[in-house]
Amino acid sequence: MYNFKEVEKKWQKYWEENETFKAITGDKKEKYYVLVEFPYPSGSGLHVGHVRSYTALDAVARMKRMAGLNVLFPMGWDAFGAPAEQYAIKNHIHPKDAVKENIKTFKKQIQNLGISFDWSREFATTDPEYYKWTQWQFLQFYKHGMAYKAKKNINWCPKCKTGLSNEDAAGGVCERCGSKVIQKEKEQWLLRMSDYAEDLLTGLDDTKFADRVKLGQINWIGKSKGAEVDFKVLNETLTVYTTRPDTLYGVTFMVVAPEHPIINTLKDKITNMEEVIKYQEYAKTKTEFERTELAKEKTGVRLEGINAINPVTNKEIEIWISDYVMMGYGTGAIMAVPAHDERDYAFAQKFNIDIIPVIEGDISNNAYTDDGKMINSGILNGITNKEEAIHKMLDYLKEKGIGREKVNYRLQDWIFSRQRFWGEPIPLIHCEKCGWVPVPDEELPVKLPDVANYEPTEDGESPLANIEDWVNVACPKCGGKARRETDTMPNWAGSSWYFLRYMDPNNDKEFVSKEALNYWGKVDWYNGGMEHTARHLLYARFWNQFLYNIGLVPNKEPIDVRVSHGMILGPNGEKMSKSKGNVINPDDIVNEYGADALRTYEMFIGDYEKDAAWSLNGLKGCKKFLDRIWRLGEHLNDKEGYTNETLVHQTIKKVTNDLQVMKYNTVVSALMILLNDYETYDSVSKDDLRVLVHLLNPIAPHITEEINEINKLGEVLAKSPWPIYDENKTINDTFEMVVQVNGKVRGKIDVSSDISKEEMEKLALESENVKKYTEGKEIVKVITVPKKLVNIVVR
RNA sequence: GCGUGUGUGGCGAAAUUGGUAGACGCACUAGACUUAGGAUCUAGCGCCUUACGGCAUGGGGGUUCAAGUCCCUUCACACGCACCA
Repeated sequence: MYNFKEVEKKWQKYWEENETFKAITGDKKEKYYVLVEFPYPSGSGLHVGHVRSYTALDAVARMKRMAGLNVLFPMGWDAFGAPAEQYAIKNHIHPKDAVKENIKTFKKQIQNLGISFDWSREFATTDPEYYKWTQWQFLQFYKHGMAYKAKKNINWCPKCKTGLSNEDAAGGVCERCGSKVIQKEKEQWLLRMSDYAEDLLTGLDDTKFADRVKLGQINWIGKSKGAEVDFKVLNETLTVYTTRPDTLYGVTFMVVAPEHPIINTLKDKITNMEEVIKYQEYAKTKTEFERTELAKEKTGVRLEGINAINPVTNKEIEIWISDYVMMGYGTGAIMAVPAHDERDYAFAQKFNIDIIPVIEGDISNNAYTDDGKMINSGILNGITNKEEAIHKMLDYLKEKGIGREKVNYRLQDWIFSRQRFWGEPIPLIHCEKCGWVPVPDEELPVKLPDVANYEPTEDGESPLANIEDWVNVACPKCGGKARRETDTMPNWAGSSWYFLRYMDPNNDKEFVSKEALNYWGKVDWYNGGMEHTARHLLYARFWNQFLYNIGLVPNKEPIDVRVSHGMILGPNGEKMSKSKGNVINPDDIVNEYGADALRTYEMFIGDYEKDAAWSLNGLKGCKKFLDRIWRLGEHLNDKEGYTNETLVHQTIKKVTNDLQVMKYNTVVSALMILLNDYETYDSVSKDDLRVLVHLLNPIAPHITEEINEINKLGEVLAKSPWPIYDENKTINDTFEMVVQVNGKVRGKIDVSSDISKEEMEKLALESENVKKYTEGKEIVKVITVPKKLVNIVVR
């Protein structure tokens, strides 16, 4: 028996020393760029879920290389972010040291799996040589007017005095100390991503993303077509956004967001300002959680002393403020149609406001939202078609100059500031005279200082704000007194362009050379988790589209195919977590069963895109399969050619095709079928064994290389060509013809593959068992499917 | 609530255009070899039935010579978004 530990070490060393998987920029071979999301090197080490996607894409990369392509398959580290910072605060070390340790562990673990990454291109987003270019690109955004500062609400823990992500504020409670989270307004940098909403939508047509991925993007962008309608409020105009201008006659009140500027504009006319301000305060202390989860009960305050005019009925209607209207979407104001909108209905019910139906239907339970005949609607009365009613109303509004068609997107500008230490410093300097001034290119990167304290300040500024000799600088423009921006970039920044940097990772003159960009082009195949298909992918596409628009990259869309893998769940079918105690450590498996067994099992576990529960018995089965292949080398004969040529060609075909459509589980099963066949002979030829180890090599690279070597089958597999099948040789000489009577199987007959239709029918009708069912019956018709079956229909 | 996806043996799962449902693996059962075996090999293994045969792809209905696959309807679960006007 073989020693898998020695074998795996041996080949990992061989690959490293020979730079077997090094991608050459500019090589004459056709390029192929395979990318798997780089991990966040957390302290808990590699997860068996990583093993699944890395192995899957490794199999593709190895196969494509053998098929003669120049494959770029890189790996790096997404290492900025809160967990590393928290860890550093707790243990009083610098986050960069914590990150260094974790990367070392991760890298060792990945190398122990034999993944064919080109390690010469490795980098971390936290390397100053890398984040120099992240900062440089941020400045491109800034210089093109795509970055701006604005006040935004953030989740705020009053006790920890720190901003929290939505995840850390889940349930409306600070994850660290458990106190209630409130909303706090802070100046933040934003990128104008909403300008790109339409391009991000239409750009999807130039990609081959999986449908579910495209849908995730489309939903996140959230395009809706509707209209803006102007309402008069005294001398002011209050504009609303609506998708249903056809219901304008049913508008009985308006609602504006608590932060809506009209409140301030008309504060002298509003007679109950005290109450209004109280409500504004109340809305501010409400957390995201309360605004959504506990949203059943409507709250609000009427703006007393002012009314709006319904522009089609000319009737005076009330204006309310309520937090069910959000400032961030549309115009921050709505026209309320309580008869045909559930939220408006609930609000009108609670505050006793008129409800006027304009579409025929029963509104007695909540609100009637289906289609129907227009009533109480002046010019629209009698129309039964929604589209027609909307068009007619729009024409009317346009003619009067009080409304217009309007497209809205849910996608908002990207809040790009974090009040954190462990992120790329935003490379801007605020000068008392000159305002915001970019750090000159030659002074990049703006490095993070080496200090020992990472606690945020009392008022929630980044820990960097406390470091006086870092913050205080001379203005690059006038030389006067100035201060650095102390906010850092979000974790998403570094991961928005890392796939470009892999093309040219050591370039200190440019973020990537033109030559490398033109040679490697798009990522051909990008794999990642389902949780990243909305935001990360959108940020990366936005970033790249911007670079394209300013002429820095050759493709508007950076990624051709995007797929996402299912999770590996614990043996109990639940998500793996320390608290549940169902975590499987890949190191333990590699030590006890070997990397090849782990890889083969994770490919065999089931549909790649679906979640799958871990099973130790399943793993053992795969280990057994590998052991059997090893033993096959002890039963070699001197013959040439394939013992079962048809099956070999069928298997080459299946493995080649299935590997490229991510059907890894059937790749493994096809190879098991081939092995089962081999084992029915006393011995097999070298050709037989050679083709099997070639086909299995992408999934189990170590053992196959070793078998190849010790049985002297040929050159190193990684450098030898992928097997080619002959379609003609995949066809069996005979097939099992199924004979059915009225659709039920009544017999099976082995026949030659070139049998004629007539002969098939004749054989079927003569078969003894069939006669039992056809005797005394009238044969209505006979259906013959070549190479498959004959179905006799009797009455 | 909206969107998407998934329901097939004891378990993980297979199944071109509708054409033998359950490939392959696990578990299990019996046997062989063995001092022993969590090793290996042989055979069996959807459910009901002694058998002939019948019934089976979440439930109900339909189209068809033929449905896991197509159509209608209904239920359950998972994930994503969520007061988006």
